[in-house]
Order: sequence, then structure tokens, then C-alpha cells
Amino acid sequence: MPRVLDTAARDAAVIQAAWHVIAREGITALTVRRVAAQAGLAPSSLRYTFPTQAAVREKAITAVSQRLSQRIAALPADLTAQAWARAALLELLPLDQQRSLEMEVFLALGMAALTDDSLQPLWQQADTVVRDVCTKAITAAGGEPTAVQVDRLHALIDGLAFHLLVRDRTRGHDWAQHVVDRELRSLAARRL
Amino acid sequence: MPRVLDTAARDAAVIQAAWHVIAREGITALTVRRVAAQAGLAPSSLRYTFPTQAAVREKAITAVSQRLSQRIAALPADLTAQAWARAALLELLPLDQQRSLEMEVFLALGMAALTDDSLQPLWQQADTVVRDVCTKAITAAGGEPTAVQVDRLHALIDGLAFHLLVRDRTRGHDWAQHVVDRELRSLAARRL
DNA sequence: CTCGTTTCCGCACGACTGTACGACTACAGG
DNA sequence: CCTGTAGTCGTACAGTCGTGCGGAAACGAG
Repeated sequence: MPRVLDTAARDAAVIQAAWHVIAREGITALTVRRVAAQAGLAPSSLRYTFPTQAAVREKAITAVSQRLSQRIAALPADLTAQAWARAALLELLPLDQQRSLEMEVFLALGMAALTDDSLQPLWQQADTVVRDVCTKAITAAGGEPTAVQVDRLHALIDGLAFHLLVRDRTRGHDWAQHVVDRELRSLAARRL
Repeated sequence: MPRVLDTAARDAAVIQAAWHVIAREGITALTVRRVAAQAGLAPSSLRYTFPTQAAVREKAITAVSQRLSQRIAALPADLTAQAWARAALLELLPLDQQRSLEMEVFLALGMAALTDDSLQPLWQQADTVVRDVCTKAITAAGGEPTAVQVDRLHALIDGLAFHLLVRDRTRGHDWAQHVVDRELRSLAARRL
């Protein structure tokens, strides 16, 4: 067998390129040619592993799911329940450049999934990861994971993520952590 | 003077067309030709009042600001403070088709504004409307509109709006109202 | 009616899109 | 060394994009 391609590494590189294109130029600029250029490949070469434009979109969102659950799983095992809840929720917020990238792709493709049926199930997979973390965080923080509680925390987390991206490109992120801390405290007090 | 065009009516029609295109085909499909077709105009005619594609985007988001504050202002004047808070917050959620349209455009263009500098200030105007309503609702509900409180409620509202669009295209919306009611109750109790 | 302005729109251009195809290259196996 | 295949990529094509331009059409004023 001749020349072998590390398909995993290639996929990762292309997905990273797609993420960067979305972050820098927006979802409308997610074209085969631009992604290829960002990845340093000829468009025709990109097509060898990503046969269509849809494949780029789909693998881009699938990668978000994976990265997300991967980062949650990588949290230190020796945390108290309270500390785990806090750390896990903060992993869902765009508090550094890497997470900003993920969240921007997550939200941009979430909006795109509204009008792209092939994207919807893949995006909902990522959405489920977030929701599961919210559920576990409620329990860990000492609350009861009722439907209303989960709906509430989940909405709050995604809303915070959105606002961190949209309103605080440069400013600090302390306010979002304050909101999360306040939420955790009220969960622990079981007052909500 | 010859033939006079009702520019206000024309603008409204085109903006409605643009909203529908965004809702049905997504932000990537917001092209001059498609909007013109949706409005029943020739592309060249559309260009008479909307000279560029950017003008379509910009007027589309500006119209969201206006519609939003207009609907808030149109709330019955004889409501108790509590009832006003509830009604105002529910106006910010996509609980019927009209509001779904508005919210989808609001969020889609919010993501687009991340990479479109000419859109950013116009979108932030709409964002400010929402935030102001949140602030007033906190006061009306009996809470103190501290920075953390406003950040929290604002994030919660936008998160709920997003989830209503993305996860509950067809299902009921009761759960979102339950979340809002619970929020109002905890504000009234001043426990947060 | 005629006239003049406003509005409409067909056509064209260059740029960019997704994708198909076939030639080319580089390398593992022999 | 040679050979065949996995991988690369240039080229091409049809479609769509935004936008400029210039003429046709409609209608109020006289």
C-alpha cells in the first residue's frame, strides 16, 4: 500500500480550519474554498476527505459535541460535588479563546440547524451534552433536577454563553461567574 | 409630481419578506434576489429603496428593535406591577408565530453581527431594548435591579428564547412560562 | 392631451459558489 | 529497481451572487 494519510489528523485540521472561518468571517463564509485555504489545502484535496460542503458543516458540529463532553470528562476527579458543579458549568461558558471558538460554532450552527434538517440531529446531540451537564450540576450543587430547574439552568447557561460572545468580546468575564455562583448558592439553599 | 411611492409601506413589506426568508431558509439565504422574490418585486426594483444587500440586513434588525419596543409600549396601562413584569417578559419570548419570527431574526442577526461591524451597533440597539425591559421587570416584580440580577435575568430570557426556537418548534411553551413565573416569584420574595 | 419626474426592471458583468473529472505525484510493497 | 494505488490538485462547468447602467413605463401636474 502506498502513501497513507492520517485521516484523524486531517479531519482535526480541517475542522479547526472550519471553526476559525466561522469565528472570523461568520457562517455565511463557511465555503469549501475558504476552509481549504485556512487549512492550507487545495479545495480539491479537501474534497478527498470531505466530499461535500455539508460534510464540513456536519463534522464541525459533531466535533463540538466531542470536545465538549471530552472537556467535561477531563475535570479533576477529586472535586467536591459543589466544586464539580461550578467547574462543569464554567466549562460550558466561553471564558477563554478555545471555549469561545467552540461556543461560537455551537450557537452559529444551532441557528443554522433551524433551517437545515441534516444539521438538526447533530446539533441536538451537542445540545444534549450541555443539558446533561446542567442536570448533573443541579444534583451536585444540592438541588433537585426537576424539569423546571433543568430548563431554567440550561437556558441561563446558553444565555450567558451568548451574551459573553456578543456583548463582551473584550471586557472581563467576572460578571458571568458571579451569576453562576449566585445560581449555585441558591441551588444549595434549596430555596428555588 | 408623478407617481408617488409609499416608502414606509414598501419598507415594511420588504422587511417582512426579509424576515420570512431568514426564518424559512436561514441567514445564508438572505440574498437580494430571494428577498425580492418573496416581496413580489424584481431585484432591480428592490434596489431602488434598498440599494445594497447590507441595507436589507440593517433595516431588518432595526425593524426588530422597533417592533419590540412598540409591543412593550402597547401593553395595557392598568396592569399591576407584578402583572406588567410578567407580561413584559413574555413579550420577549417567541410564544407565537409573530414573536418567533422576530426572535429568530434577532438571534440570527445577533450571530451575524459578531463578524459584521456595520451590523453590531444596530443589533446592540435591539439588545438594549431587551435589557431595559429586564431591568424594569425586576423592579416591577419587587426585586433590586443590581448588575448581577439584570445580567442573570437577561441571560435567562435570551436563553429561553433560543431554546424555544431550537428545541420546541412544535411542542407546547408552558415550560418556559413556568420558568418565568418561578423567576418572578423568587424576585418578589427578594430571596435571591 | 403633453410633459417631466419617479419608479420599475431587463440585461450584463465579473466574482464566487459547489462539485465532477481526469491527470499527476509520491510512496509502500515487490 | 519497478509497479500500482492512495492521495493531490488543476481545470472546467453550470449556477448564483451583488451590483451598475440605461431605457421603459406609469402617473401627477399643467
